[in-house]
Amino acid sequence: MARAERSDLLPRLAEVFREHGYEGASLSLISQATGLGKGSLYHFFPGGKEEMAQAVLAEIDGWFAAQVFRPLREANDADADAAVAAMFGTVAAYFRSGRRVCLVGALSLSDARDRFGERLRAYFAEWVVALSQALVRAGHPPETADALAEEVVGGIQGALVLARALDRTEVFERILAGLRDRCAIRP
Amino acid sequence: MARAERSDLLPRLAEVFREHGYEGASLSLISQATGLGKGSLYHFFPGGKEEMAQAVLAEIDGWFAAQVFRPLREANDADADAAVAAMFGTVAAYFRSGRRVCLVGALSLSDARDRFGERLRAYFAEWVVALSQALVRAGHPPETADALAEEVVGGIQGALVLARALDRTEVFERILAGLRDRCAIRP
DNA sequence: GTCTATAGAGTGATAGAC
DNA sequence: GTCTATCACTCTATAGAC
Repeated sequence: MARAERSDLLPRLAEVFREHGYEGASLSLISQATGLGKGSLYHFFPGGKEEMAQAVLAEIDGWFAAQVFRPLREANDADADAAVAAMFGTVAAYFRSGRRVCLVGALSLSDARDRFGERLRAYFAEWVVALSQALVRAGHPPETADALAEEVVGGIQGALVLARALDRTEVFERILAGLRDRCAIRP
Repeated sequence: MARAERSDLLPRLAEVFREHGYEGASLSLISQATGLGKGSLYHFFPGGKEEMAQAVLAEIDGWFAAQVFRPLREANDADADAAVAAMFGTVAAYFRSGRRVCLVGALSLSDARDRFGERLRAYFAEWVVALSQALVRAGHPPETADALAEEVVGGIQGALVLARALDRTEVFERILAGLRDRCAIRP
C-alpha cells in the first residue's frame, strides 16, 4: 500500500471544505474523507485545520492560474475572443454547472474571510485583471473593460449562489451564456 | 428594565448570523449579542438555534417582500422603470454598499443550505419573478425578461461576494450601476 | 397561585490540538 | 489516543405582574 502524500490529500480536503465550509469541516469529517487518522493529518499539516485550508486554497489558485488566468493573459489579439469563450467552458466544467461551490467565494462570505483575506483578494483580483486585459485585446474599449470584467467574475459567483439556492443548474448555464454574450464584440 | 420581546431580538440575531454564519453563531455569541441568558433565549425560541435562524429568515423575507418585491409587483406600466431603479437604491442601502452580507445568499453556499432549503429557494424565486414582471411592464420583451431578472438578482449576489473578497465597496456600486443600466429601456 | 421572563449551573457530545 | 475547551441544549430556581 503506497503511503499518502500531502498533494494526494488536497483534492479530498478541498471537497470537504467546499461541502461543509471552514467551520463545518470538522477533523473527524476530514479524517473520514481522507482515511487518515488525526495523527497523520497533523504530520502533513502541523498548522492544523488552518494550514489544510491554506494548502487547498493554494492548490485552487494554482489550478486557476494555469487553466484560466494564464490562457487569458497569453492570448494575442487574434485569439483573445476565443480565449474568453474558452474561459466560460472551463469554468462551467469546473463548477459542474453550479452543482459545485466556489470555495474562494464561499469563504469570502463566511466568518473565515479574515483568516484568508489576502488569498481571497488575490484570487479574484488576478481573475479580473487577466479577463480585463483579454477583453481589451479582443477589441473592447479599455475604459470599460475593467467594469465588464468585474461584472463577469462577479456574475459567475452570483450564478453559483442563485443556482444553488434555486437548485436549478439551468440558471447557472443561462447566466453564463448571457455573460459570455456580453463579452462578444458586436460589429 | 423593559422586558425583551421576540421581535426586538431579531435584528441583533440577524447580525450575528450574518457575521458568523449558521455554524459560527454560537449560543454564547448570541447570548452576548442579545444580552440574554440561555434560559431567555430558549424561552423565546424553544427550537433552539434552528428556530432562531428560521425566525431571522422569515423577518428578512418579510422586509424584502414589503420593501422590494411588492413595489416591483405593484408598479404599473408608467412607473415600472422607476420601480426597478428604486430597487437598486433600496438594495444598495440594505447591503450597505457591499459591507453587509446577504444572509440568504451566504446560507445558500453553506452547509446549512439543506436545513433552510425551501426558504432560500422561495426568497430568490420571488425576487426573480417580481423583477421579471416589472421589466416586462417597463417595456422589456417578455421572452428575455426572466433571463435578465436572473442575471440581475444573481449579479447582486455576485457583487456582494466580489466586493467582500476585494474589500472594495466601489466594486459593489459599479456592478449595481451596470446592472441598473441593463434594465433601462433603449429606444 | 399562575404566567412570563430571567439567569446560569450542569448535561453529554464533540471540537481542534497535540 | 488524550487532552481541554466549547458546543447545543436541559433543568432548576427566581423574579415580578396579575
